[in-house]
Amino acid sequence: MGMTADAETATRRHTIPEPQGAAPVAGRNLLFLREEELRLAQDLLFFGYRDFTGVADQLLVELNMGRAHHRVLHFVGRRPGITVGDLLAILSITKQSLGRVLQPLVEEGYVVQTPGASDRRQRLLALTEKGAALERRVFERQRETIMRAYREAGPTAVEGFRRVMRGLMGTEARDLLKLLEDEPQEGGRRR
Amino acid sequence: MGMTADAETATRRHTIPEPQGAAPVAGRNLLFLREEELRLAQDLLFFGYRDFTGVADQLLVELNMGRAHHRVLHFVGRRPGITVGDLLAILSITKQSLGRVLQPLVEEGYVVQTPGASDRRQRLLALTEKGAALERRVFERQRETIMRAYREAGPTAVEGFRRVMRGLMGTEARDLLKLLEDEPQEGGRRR
DNA sequence: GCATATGCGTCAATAATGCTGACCCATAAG
DNA sequence: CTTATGGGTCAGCATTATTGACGCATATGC
Repeated sequence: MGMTADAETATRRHTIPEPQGAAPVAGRNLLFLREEELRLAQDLLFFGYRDFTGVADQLLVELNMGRAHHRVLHFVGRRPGITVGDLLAILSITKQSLGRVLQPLVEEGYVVQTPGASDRRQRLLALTEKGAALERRVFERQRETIMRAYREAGPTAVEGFRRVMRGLMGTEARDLLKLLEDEPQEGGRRR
Repeated sequence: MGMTADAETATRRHTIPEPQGAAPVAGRNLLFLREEELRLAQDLLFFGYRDFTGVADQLLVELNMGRAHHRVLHFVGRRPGITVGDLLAILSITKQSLGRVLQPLVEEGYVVQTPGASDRRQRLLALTEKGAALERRVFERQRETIMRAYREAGPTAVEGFRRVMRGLMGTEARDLLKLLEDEPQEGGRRR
């Protein structure tokens, strides 16, 4: 479909080295950029993400919660003291959508809100012990999935996985990710 | 939370080799299996998948379609002649959920159904030219995202990415993925 | 100190995607 | 001829997301 005969041929064999015209890129060849390889990436992301989230979802429905609740627990646990606004930026959803899951989590004692010290309009979010325990239960499930995948693939593959996943993100997400990685616990960073 | 002081310390430094008790696993160390690394994987998958699908969603809403429509177009395009049952297995949704997106796609001429040759109860699915054109438009968007990520990361990283993503899948998904990879085009394989 | 901006909460209405349970039709297979 | 299977469809419901509009408390600039 709109491909030349040559491109069609290249799509079939995996072993033929085929340097892409003029491209002064480091390393071997660029076969991994062919259409078939890119479509495979779509499949991998679909099945991988589906099964990765699936194991957690199973447990969550038993607790009458959805994936959205877990995301809140995860990111609040990751950055205790996070503001509502920052959480919204991370989740990329609207205030209303967040409210619907956050409110029950607060009411049922999984999350606490405390007024910001410097800006008392803010509601800094943190997990209660109950919330942390729940988050951990869900995490244990995904942990096994990830550990199996990481262990089977090996350290080099894991590093590659990280690089590619980072590359799939927009610049915004990369910055947010940095915030999550830095400053392990103490909450309160400002843009 | 529930970690020993030693574990806490290990969570901080990246460079301390820490052989995991008795584990005769090949290769360096197992640092990449620490809790912090696994939580990072959660973040990577969340942001990566979000942005990967996001670029396509943008275009899809303009066409009054959702992600579910795209998934159907993608997998039907990947395996022309696929049966409804096989598609259901791939998507892991119910017949009713599929019907809601498949029906409009057929009515609006994106997908055609033809009775199976050997079993006339089956409705073999395939894209029309219109459907293939649409699928391609959406693909072009994701293609750029993936290509950028792959190119920046390099061939070794890409291979690692694939290994890890495969590892995240359950055995069922891995088998389905094999079906998609083998037999490039000719539809009609049986279990 | 007052006007305005910001952080957060909330109401109402709507859409997309998924689910279960129950049936139906056409065709395959014993 | 009976039963199983592939597929379609109806009704009802849950979750997660959206937009638009408003209200309240607190910061901030002049």
